Amino acid sequence: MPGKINYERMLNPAQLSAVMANEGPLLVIAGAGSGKTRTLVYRVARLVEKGVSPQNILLLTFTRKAAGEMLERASGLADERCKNVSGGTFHSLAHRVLRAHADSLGFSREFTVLDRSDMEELLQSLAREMHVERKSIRFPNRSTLANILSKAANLQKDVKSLVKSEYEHFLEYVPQITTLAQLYVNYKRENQLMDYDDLILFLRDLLAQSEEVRERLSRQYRYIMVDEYQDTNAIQAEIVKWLGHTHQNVMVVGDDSQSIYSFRGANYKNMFDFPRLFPQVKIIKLEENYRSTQPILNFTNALMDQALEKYTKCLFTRRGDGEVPRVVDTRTEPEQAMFVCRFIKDQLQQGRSIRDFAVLFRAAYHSFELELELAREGIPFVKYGGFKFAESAHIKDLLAHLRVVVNKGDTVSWGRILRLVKNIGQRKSQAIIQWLKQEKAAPWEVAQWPGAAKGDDGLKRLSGLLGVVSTQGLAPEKAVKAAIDYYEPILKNKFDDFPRREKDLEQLALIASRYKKLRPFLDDLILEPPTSVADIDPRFGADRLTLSTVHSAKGLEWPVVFIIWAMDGYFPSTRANSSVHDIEEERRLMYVAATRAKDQLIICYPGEEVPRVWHMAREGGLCSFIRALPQGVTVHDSRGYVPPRKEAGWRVNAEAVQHYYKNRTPTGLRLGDRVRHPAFGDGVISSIAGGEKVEVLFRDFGRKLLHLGYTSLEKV
DNA sequence: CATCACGCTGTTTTT
DNA sequence: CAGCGTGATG
Repeated sequence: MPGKINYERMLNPAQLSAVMANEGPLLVIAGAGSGKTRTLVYRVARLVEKGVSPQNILLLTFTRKAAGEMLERASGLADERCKNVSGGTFHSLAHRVLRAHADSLGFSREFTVLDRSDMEELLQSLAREMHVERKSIRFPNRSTLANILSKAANLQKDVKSLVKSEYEHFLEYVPQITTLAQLYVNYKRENQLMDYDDLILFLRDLLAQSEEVRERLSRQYRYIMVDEYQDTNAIQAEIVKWLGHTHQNVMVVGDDSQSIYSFRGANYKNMFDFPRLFPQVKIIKLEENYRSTQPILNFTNALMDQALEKYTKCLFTRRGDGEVPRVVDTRTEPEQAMFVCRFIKDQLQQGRSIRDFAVLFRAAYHSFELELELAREGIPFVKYGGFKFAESAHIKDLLAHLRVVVNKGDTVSWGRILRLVKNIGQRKSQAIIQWLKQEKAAPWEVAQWPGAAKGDDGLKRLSGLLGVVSTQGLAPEKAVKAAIDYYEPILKNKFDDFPRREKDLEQLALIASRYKKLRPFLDDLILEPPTSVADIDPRFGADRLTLSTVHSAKGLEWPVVFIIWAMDGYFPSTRANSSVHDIEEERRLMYVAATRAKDQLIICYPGEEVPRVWHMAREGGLCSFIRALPQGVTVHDSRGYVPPRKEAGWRVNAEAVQHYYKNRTPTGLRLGDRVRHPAFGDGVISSIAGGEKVEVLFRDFGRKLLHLGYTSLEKV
């Protein structure tokens, strides 16, 4: 039985006042590593200790993982009941509320949640129906369309003004995009679909218009805490306002210099608007850093000194001396990968644990080269961020079969599974969907579609599966397994790397086994997707190096942090479509990354690397703030860690791309060359495209398109 | 009509 | 690396 907590001993005065001030609004401005989580944890513990029922506490965080960890810690301090605190993301809260109240917005409670790729797919098919005429440039592709509509929704702007301010090069398509946006909204309403943005928007609308819902939530959540408040947008702020409007017991915690979500409408200025929403607010600043050594803080302080918008915080620590951060120009990307590997191996030999390290980067693909090198060197790693398990094509394919059973109006999933049936493409799938709707047919009756060709049993097989899945009481695990049986032959036909994908399907069955019902399983995969294999299979967590995007590394810390800063960063305004020539945000990104380090910080960048596609980046923003070296770092080259370079041109760079453009690769491979690949074995080069892609006909694996991976091809 | 091969293009980050 | 459009093929 945990004893009474000694708050005075465990917290500094600022933290203590945040923990003890339990009635009324509270804004905590907390620098990196200043014990923000600690403060939240102690506050939860204290509320529970004081007798507040855990169900009356709401903890909004950015990821479910963060919420879970906090509640776990709070339970350790006070008691087990802390685990019953409601925690989660804005989206999961919205989802929970809307499942209960969507009808008062004219929606069915059985609505389906669209994830990002569903949204894009829908937009694309609507755009196709519009037959947009091609003008001087191409119509934006589906992911750009989704970006535009999503950001317009989050900023509550109309399409026109958003495109004007951030996508100027698409100005000529404004009428078409506006029409598309309207079609999209209508379609979602007709088919009971909501995307991520709708969840937030509708929750806001619901709170704004329904006194009853407002009262109910306000009564249920008597104490509200919001983490990472600098990453919320205006709509989310409004939600917070409504949730707290009767009792005012709202505590928000954030750090303006860690705001890195402007792409979804977040603005750190929201933090300073908080006092306007809650005039009686008490403001507390946490400036003492408990994480990093002073040399690391000297660097991060100097970094933020360059910022145009000056902030008031300045972090200090009592962790006096330590190693000065290093900045290393590794010249090229492969050398960078070698440098990181050798450096880590070196330190492992000196007795450090592999778990002490993390490598951080801006975009998921920036670590590809490193991943190859790690694999060659036999260093195990887990990667967070970027590519999502639940969004890979084979997982989406499989889940779509279950989704149509849960919501037979989910036309996006219908289209997906129908097109997987042999001899059914765009045209027929749409016809079948029409027919299903008209006849009000049950999912498994799809085989009765009159247009089916005789002797073609594809639809029959599909309807067989849907019948099985629809069986009352079928557990998610069994449903997934039935779907795997059905889908396996399709998988083998569709993908040439099916062994890997087959394993993913097994993982999916493993996840499914944790659920009793189909719908929560499917909803969770969209709203709380596993972020890496480590989440699915606990064996993966231990004794591995962490690779992570900066965004996914928020709130975490490691003794040794590498930052690999690619040269294709934000470029200056010379380019019309540069929607984010926001060096300021890139600087904050670097700040977030650097403040993850406890003892040692190593920043590397491939100084000679010319960006492959965006040739202008080099002179631009990119490493301008690395180049204008802030005080308090030492500059190295990678000597001692990287073997002498191979001959010039062994690796793609801009000149090489131009020079070798069509007929051979920069590694000197030509059409018809016999090659050996470490994983796929022997093969022959069957085509070379764009100077960057190589197609190989492998003896054992058939045709494969290799991109980055082709540098590991060996001529034989 | 569906499917395949080919060449071209491209900011990214998450719920 | 993946998606898209295109033109040829089944």
